[in-house]
Amino acid sequence: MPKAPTRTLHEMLAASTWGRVLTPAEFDLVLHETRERHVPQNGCIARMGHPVDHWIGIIEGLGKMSVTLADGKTSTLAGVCADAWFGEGSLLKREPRRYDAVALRPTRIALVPAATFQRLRDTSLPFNHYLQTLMNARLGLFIGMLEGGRLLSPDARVARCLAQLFNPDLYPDPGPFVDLRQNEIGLLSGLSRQRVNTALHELERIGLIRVESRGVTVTDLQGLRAYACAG
DNA sequence: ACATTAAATTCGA
DNA sequence: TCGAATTTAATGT
Repeated sequence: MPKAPTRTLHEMLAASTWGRVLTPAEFDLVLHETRERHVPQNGCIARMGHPVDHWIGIIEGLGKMSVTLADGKTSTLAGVCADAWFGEGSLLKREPRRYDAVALRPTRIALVPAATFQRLRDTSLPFNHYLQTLMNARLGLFIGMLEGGRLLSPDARVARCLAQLFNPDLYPDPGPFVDLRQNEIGLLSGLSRQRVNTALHELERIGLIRVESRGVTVTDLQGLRAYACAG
């Protein structure tokens, strides 16, 4: 049963922002040291409290970062879609992982060993520049979340969730089409699927996006960002 | 929660 | 390998 051509680990690394800045020798070494793993839907990509021994990238699929409180309630911190990398914070601090990462659909992940990550930091200046950019972008993301906080309207939270996906430092060269189901947007923004549906149509009505089957196309990114802040 | 529609899968030729 | 039939998933209300 031959199925659609799936993206190889090699292709994913070669297209990544940081893979492109390595020398060929560095790249080959990293490629051989990096493992690939498949995670089923709702499977665990990484668990809070466990030792961090990889830097993780999404080859294809979708994940989310979330925290679970003692009483069992969870809060989603951020979505992680294809081409996104995460875990560098805990890796740098050599501390247990501070959040869960869960696959929202069947997902393939790339695992860069901590030792490889460390060697890149020790030997590659371009890699360090990339890391600074990445971490700065993440900081900006979380500051933005604090600004908006829980005060935003559901419509604005959906707008923010979509706009976040267009940060070129976190997600390299995205097209305007967002490959997320309405229920997945709900999982990322903490809203019901029904409410997301309503919000998407409101955003479409004011001309920021087009609602399509299996996703949305962003037609006015600036407007979407503005809406996400104004609420 | 339910009805409608679109997509994916199965199966027979 | 094709397409009709069936099942599954996404959407809109």
